[in-house]
Amino acid sequence: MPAPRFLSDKLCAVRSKRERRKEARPGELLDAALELFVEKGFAATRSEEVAARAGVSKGTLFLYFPSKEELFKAVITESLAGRFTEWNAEFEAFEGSTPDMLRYCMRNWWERVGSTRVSGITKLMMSEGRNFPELADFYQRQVVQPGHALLRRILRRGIERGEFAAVDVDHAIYLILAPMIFLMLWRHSANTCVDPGIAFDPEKYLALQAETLLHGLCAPVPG
Amino acid sequence: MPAPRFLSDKLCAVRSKRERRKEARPGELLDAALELFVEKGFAATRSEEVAARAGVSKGTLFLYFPSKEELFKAVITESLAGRFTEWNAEFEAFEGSTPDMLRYCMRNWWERVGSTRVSGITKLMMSEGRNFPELADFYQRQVVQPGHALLRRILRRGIERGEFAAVDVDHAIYLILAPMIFLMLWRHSANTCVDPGIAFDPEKYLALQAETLLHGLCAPVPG
DNA sequence: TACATTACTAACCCGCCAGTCATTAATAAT
DNA sequence: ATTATTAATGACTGGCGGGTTAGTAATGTA
Repeated sequence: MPAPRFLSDKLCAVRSKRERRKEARPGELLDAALELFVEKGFAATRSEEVAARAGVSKGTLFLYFPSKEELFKAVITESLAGRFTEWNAEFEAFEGSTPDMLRYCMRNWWERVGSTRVSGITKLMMSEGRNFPELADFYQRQVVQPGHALLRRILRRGIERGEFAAVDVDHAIYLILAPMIFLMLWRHSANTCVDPGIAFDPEKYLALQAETLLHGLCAPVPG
Repeated sequence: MPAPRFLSDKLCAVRSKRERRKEARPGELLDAALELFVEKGFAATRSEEVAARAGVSKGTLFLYFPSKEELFKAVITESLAGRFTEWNAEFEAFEGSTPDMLRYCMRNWWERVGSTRVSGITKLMMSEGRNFPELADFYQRQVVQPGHALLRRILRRGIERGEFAAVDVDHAIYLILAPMIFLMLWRHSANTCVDPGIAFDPEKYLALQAETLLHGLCAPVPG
């Protein structure tokens, strides 16, 4: 057997096996949980595996989180729900035109959520929400509603400032969401919606959709 | 105990408990399986429940299908894979313009697949494909590839006849697919992508997307 | 050094479910 | 009517995984 290698801090042999690190555990467990839930889904992820990836035993996991569902809620809060105050503040502070705001919003969504692991949570909720009604409710309240509210405010700002036509706001938010949802599926769904080995540029796709959308929003709507 | 009620043929007390109906079983099992898989997902559906809904015991299910995975493959074959010969023939027989063909294709997809239970299978594969690689492969070969091939032929027909600009065909099929995929999620994903209580007309949405798409396809592409 | 506290672990419990098999009874054959 | 065939059953098994807990060892205190 080769001598122990120091590949990373986490694997460093200097750390004893039963080290006590009360403060660091929750964060490490949440990281591991996010990674595994996104990779395999909620039901298919074993809590023991989450614990192992965080470098603790299963018992320790249930010491910090009372159940698998509560663990997942904590992941949602940390990676999505808890960030809306910041995003809302950005909305308030934005000074440019509303079309620019929408472009900024979509591009930033891609950078901070869409292209990261976090987008896997949304895909996961769409996949498994029906089997876990309590989680679905939580997600609906903590993520869907604030998200939709933010989009609604952007659209209303555009209409109030005369930049957008007076579209049905509640309906129009899905024109913004649809391409985002497609991108999340494309990233997290094996090859069941996109043939492997075909080039696909998500940022170009998103930019194209944004311009098409703005073209439609800025033009007056018939009827 | 009240006297037995004759609520439906299936529950009719005239049918003895262990009736032997070798020919009818596979079809009834496939129907029940489609319904439950779409409702709860592949992993979360218990084979005993499928059997019960088909009016037989679990043992009987495994008499006709060697495993849960094979049962699901049979569902895929019956409800999607086996229908491509018919759809391809329709493509060959179509006489009108290619824009009309694309409209026809999208409207028919909605009527025959999108708005039916069958669309749940696609959503299911996007959700759980990663956890069942063999199923994902099967679906990829039997459904995704033929489906993409059909779309590719439509686009090429349009380009050859001078109706569409010479777009990158392999890329453009996702412009057609994205709204379809969004609609399938909208139908089969609880309320995790759409706020409940907001009107949303799928056919109008699809028609709008089709016209937008055709507008883009027919116009020459810059660069 | 002795003792108290508590973060952590490993082994355990229990319910669930895919798949099996010996048995039973509906039908066909003679 | 008797026997043979086989569709159908339901009790059973074995493995898996969420959650528990008795015990261990790291740390703090004196």
